[in-house]
Amino acid sequence: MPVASDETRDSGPDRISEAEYAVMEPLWERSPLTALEICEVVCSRRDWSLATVKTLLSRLVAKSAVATEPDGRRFLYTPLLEKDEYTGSESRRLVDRLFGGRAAPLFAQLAEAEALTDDDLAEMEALLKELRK
Amino acid sequence: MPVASDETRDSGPDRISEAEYAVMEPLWERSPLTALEICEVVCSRRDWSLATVKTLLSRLVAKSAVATEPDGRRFLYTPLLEKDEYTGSESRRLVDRLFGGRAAPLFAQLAEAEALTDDDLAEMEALLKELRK
DNA sequence: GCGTTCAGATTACATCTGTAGTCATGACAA
DNA sequence: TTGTCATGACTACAGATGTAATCTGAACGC
Repeated sequence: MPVASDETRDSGPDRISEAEYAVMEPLWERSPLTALEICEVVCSRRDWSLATVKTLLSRLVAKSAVATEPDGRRFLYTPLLEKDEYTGSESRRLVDRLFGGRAAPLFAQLAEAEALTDDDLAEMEALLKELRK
Repeated sequence: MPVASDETRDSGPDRISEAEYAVMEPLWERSPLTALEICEVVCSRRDWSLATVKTLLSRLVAKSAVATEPDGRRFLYTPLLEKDEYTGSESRRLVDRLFGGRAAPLFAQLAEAEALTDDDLAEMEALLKELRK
């Protein structure tokens, strides 16, 4: 049960994959959770078996994205990677990769795709006002 | 020298990977281009060999993301997938996956990460005004 | 005609991902 | 004490991806 985090090379935090992200979600909602509890949330959604969740959890532990704490003969899992950290870095990656680091074109893109709701517009307007101050 | 594009099944547009994207970029700048011309742009940047570019090109052809046109004994490559199509769908994927489809939290996120330049703010403000009309 | 060359086609191969199955071990019931 | 069961650890395996090297055939120089 030692996990003694990683080794070898720590060049840049490991990215977490889409399947792994699905496992993080319930943990961000509430933690700690057992593997079974996580499965209860995601297994139906994604039609996964418990084994799959366990594999993903151990990969996440290997990547130091979640921590384990023994609880009797099982583990309780807690996220180490914060949700904001993740969404933030993924968002920045996208903006950098696709829009040369500029957020405005992304916004234009979403607008064109009609992916902006009225609520979005209102919120963003408020946010802009705030930032402009 | 036939490549006779496609194949078998066209269920849902294949995603293009990050390396493949790097090959699309020069094509979106200017097209058609030969494999060598593309390599001249990307090989130094990413420290790739020409062979790598060729592999990526054939995968892109297989995915119907680029078209080929014979030019003597070589090919000229032209993008079939438009840049906007790509950036648009990737942006929407991100927003859906990470922010439940809402764009506002994405911008809040970027703002918090100080990933918004003054220019971005100005442009977005203008765009908002436009959309609000 | 014949070898050299350059292009695409084919093959290679290690990792990463998605998705599990099996193994081993400790806790618990009888 | 022994068989059962729940759990994490280990193993599996196909497909995608990154990154090439090699094969093959046509074009070009002589």
